[in-house]
Amino acid sequence: MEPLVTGQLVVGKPDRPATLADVATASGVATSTASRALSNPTRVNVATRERIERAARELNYQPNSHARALTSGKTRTIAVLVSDVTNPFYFDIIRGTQQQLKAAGYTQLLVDTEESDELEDGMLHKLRGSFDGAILAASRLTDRRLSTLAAEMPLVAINRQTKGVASVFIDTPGGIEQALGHLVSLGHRDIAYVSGPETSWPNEGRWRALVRAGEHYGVAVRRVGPFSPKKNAGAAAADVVLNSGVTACIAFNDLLAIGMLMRLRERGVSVPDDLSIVGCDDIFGADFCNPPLTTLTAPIEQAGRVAVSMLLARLDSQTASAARQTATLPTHLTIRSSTGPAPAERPQ
Amino acid sequence: MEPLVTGQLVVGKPDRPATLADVATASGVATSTASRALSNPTRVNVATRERIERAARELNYQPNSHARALTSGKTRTIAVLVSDVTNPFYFDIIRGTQQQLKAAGYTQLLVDTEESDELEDGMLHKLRGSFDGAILAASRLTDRRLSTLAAEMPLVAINRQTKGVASVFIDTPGGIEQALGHLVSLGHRDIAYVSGPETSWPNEGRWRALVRAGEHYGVAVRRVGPFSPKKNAGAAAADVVLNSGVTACIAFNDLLAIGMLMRLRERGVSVPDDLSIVGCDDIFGADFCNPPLTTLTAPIEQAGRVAVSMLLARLDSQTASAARQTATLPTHLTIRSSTGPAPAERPQ
DNA sequence: CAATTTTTGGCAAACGGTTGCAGCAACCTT
DNA sequence: AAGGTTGCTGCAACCGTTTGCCAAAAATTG
Repeated sequence: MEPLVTGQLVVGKPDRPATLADVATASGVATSTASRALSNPTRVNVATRERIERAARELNYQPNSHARALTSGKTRTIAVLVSDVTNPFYFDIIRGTQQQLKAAGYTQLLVDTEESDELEDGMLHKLRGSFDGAILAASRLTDRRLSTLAAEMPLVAINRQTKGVASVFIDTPGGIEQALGHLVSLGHRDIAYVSGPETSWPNEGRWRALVRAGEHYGVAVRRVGPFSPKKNAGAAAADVVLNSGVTACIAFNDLLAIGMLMRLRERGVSVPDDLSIVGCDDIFGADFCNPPLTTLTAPIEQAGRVAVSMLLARLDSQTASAARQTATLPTHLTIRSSTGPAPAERPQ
Repeated sequence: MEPLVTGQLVVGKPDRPATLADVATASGVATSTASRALSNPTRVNVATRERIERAARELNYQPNSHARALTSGKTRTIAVLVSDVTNPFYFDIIRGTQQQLKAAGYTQLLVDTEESDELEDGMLHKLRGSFDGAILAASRLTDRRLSTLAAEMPLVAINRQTKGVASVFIDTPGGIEQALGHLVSLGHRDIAYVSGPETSWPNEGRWRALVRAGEHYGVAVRRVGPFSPKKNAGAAAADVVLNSGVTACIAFNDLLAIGMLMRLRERGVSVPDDLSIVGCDDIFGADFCNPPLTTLTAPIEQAGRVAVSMLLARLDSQTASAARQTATLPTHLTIRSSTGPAPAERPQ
């Protein structure tokens, strides 16, 4: 009895947060019982459990996640690595992961790898133990390194297909043919691909898909770049594309495309009258830029959600075996105003 | 000697990550010495220290952050709470915090409070112990609650001034006068404030500043709304503003302003010929929307960085006393193309 | 009603570090 | 050369949980 009363006597602010031991003494049981009552409810008598739960509530008990992690090895935290927090594309990913993680009662550790494979690798190791698994949005790691890491810890990669590592793939390449078809139907015959960074996995995929589609439609495609996937790299890209004499281009991503739009406006080039532009991703802003961008809409946020689901599924031993290794998310072409009929043959 | 050799004999993959004990035996010292060598270098002989450091390196030792947190109470993690991960404004905050935290070797815990004070409060408590301090970007808490919390844990609030809680304040109200002056100089005499959510602290500040500025310039200001600070609330806002007969408006934030822009274009209303619009914040997209938005540019990213610096300063007992309680960041008006001369008096 | 099984709850040992205290050299004093 | 410092290292307790193992109590069985 006495301990229970003690617990209630401490009416002054309990400055130090209540521990499991406090809950235990307050309800007159051992800490082991209290622990079980709260986390493994079936292992303890319903009456005692209720008593303990009440005490916990009254003391405003919050389990110490570090102590818990130390013994159980589970942190209920997921690391999300993005290569550049600056890029709106990742915001959508983060939104998706955040949503899904919160719903599952997990916590999100956000890490910016600054497009550096070393930093990515380093962080993953330094933080190992701080998270149960990681989501790699746009990994810069080599296939080899990625496989090794995937063997060491639960990973899900986004937009990166490597043997042995779970991934969710946004099928932009699959949409490229549709995009090219759109341009061809508008009369374009000479089309450029505005390349993103060469270390970017999706960049290569998009280019290859475009080459294939070009063969299919029998039109010429060429590649310019590489450019950094940022808005301000769009100026250089615009100039190069303009100089190349093509009538239309597909940009690695919307950021680049929007940058081009701004530069072209500055130079007095009309989009789409003089040049048609197709972006990729459909990020925030693609709908209200000037002109609104025709783009390959990607379910970015959904990709984040799916990645979390896959990761969580494989963390749970119950569902681990059934967990999917790969998910492919389709894209679709969203036609807005940055594409139009090819300009009439210009007189020599 | 034997332990040392043992350490080297384990050539096969050390599946289990090396612990401090491993490092200690490998270098023939007690764990306490190893601990000191790695974290409190001066407390141990330089020769032993080097031996230990080498062993740690060879074993690829990574301190377990949870074990460390358990005794030291320090987690080297900062929680960043935003009210809506969906809002580009917070992206910039997150960028700033991320940068600064990484530079200081801290880890960022990202939490979305979904504009709910309860969730905010709840998360802060649930995660207490998982972080050393928190940054509240746009807290929805009452002053009372916020003060209480600030007494319980190190906090820095962004855009929220409450007695007893450290804060970094983006002085948008201070820029409002400049914005109004700009509109007045263009001939506008009847101006609306497009209100954001009433629970938003900055929203009230902006409105009050506008009222004051209105008196100063002797022009009529009125308030419409409240509207949700989202792009798609802009349609409703645009209609209301249009209906109110004003010639110019200042919107709570750029998101709302951009939404209005889209709606007005749809309705065939010309900006700025028929209506001038000023936004607040200068978020991603404000420069390339159509027309580009005149807005009160806020150093959002910097706000994130400063908030981190302030928080870190007060975590360090060395600098805690000298740490600033408040920082004010100035804003400035960026004139683009959404503002222009007031339309000539329309014939009745 | 004794013997056996099932519940229920406690003891104590982890988990991987940090840190106060104490021991022990080796160095200075005088 | 004895006593006093100082510098370095080890011992062991502790942080707050979880969990394997065991014992007491209760329920079941023959």
